[in-house]
Amino acid sequence: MPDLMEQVVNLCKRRGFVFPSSEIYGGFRSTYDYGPLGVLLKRNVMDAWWRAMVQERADIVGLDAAILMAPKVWEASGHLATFTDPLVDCRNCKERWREDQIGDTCPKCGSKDLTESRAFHLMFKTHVGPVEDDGAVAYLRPETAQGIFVNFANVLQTSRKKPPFGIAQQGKSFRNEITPGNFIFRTREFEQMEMEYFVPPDEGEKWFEYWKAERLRWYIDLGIPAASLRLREHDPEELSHYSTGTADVEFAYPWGWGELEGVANRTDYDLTQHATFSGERLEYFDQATGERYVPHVIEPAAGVGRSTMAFLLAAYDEDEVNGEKRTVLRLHHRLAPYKVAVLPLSKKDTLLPTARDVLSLLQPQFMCDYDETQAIGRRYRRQDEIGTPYCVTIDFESLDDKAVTVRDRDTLTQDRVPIDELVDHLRERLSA
RNA sequence: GCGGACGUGGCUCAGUGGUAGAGCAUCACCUUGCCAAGGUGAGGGUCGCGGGUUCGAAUCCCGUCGUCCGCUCCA
Repeated sequence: MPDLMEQVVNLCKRRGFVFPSSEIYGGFRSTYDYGPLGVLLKRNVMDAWWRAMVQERADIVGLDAAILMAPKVWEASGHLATFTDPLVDCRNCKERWREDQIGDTCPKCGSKDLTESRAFHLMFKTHVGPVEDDGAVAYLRPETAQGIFVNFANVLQTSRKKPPFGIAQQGKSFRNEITPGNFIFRTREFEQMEMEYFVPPDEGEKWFEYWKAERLRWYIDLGIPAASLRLREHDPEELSHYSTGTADVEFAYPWGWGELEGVANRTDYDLTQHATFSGERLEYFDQATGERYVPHVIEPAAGVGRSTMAFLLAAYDEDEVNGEKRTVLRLHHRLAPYKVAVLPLSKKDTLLPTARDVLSLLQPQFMCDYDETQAIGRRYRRQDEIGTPYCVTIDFESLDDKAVTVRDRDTLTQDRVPIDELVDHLRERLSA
């Protein structure tokens, strides 16, 4: 197969999955827009995550916090310090310091073997209100997680959950990445799916192991081959400022292994910081044992764009049917933008009313496409290319036998199905 | 951020100083009627953007934006 990345990027543009942003103005670096098919795919990815995280579990609840937050949040979280200052790393003890505070000597070990100072401005800064003074500075959140931590007490009280329990959230985050690139893999505006799982302090390791396995399995369940996935533990020196242990779920992208999501042991760092900075008590009181504690946190944090791209790359396939090349997106049924395409065999007037009736029958149940142009084989190809699992064809016999042909994207089999059994038939096959 | 390459219709590309082409794609009609690329016709580009040189620029020069590759960096 020629360059897979090129093929997929090309397909994204050609069929309306992903467009470069602001394209008529020459584009804007690191930003992409999701087209008619892309928005369906992306939502399906997010819905599948929400389903696994929230719907199918009793121990996790959802949240949708604001992107703009009190600036104090970022002081407490440590992002302001580590994301915006001139930093130097000590090559000897691996500690990171603000250059303007320490001069040329590492306070911890006394070494002068420091890296060059680098200015980090990874948070987007903006101003709230019409006057641009320091008092009105705000930041676009660089992760959705802090919205969860600051709502810990609210959710604990209103949901009546007790550890171990989790809060899940999806939404946009913003980072002034030094080097964005690889299509939608690393962008400055990106969508996250994060869940903070609050556990008793002595159960951190146990749940860390649990979530690593759980998250890896999620990608496999949605059709990514296990051989294209791996878990990679971070080395101590590459850990984030909040983490004592992190493992990445990585995917074999065409350019090499790349992170899909990180599972991090954030310990009690965030809740403790917010408790200190806000003066609020962010603890859990266990009635059974009479113990009061600050829960530890295990965080699986996934990127929507990069996982959407991984699903596309893993699904892309080319094969031959009767000597002709066929491009197929073998997307998991749950992820496919359209579940069903309704195709009258002929555009001859007699078939169209029935075809539209069938479409109306299916639309409330499934995301459907409809196409009455050109040869039927050509229309199958078009649906294959965007991953539609089933094509429903209305032919001249349909008028007599009140049945249609259901064509399967992967097996290429065709089944005759009575129209009044069609919804159940498709529902069953799509959930299989 | 540094070095290199590139930027012509939706896609792939040709055109290298004289006022834009092809194939595929799209749309209409015909044909076909269960696995695409038969027929006829149509729409679509001030050649990324801005400036300069020139009688004249897609073609030369400068700037800028964007893309790709390498280095660096990075959830």
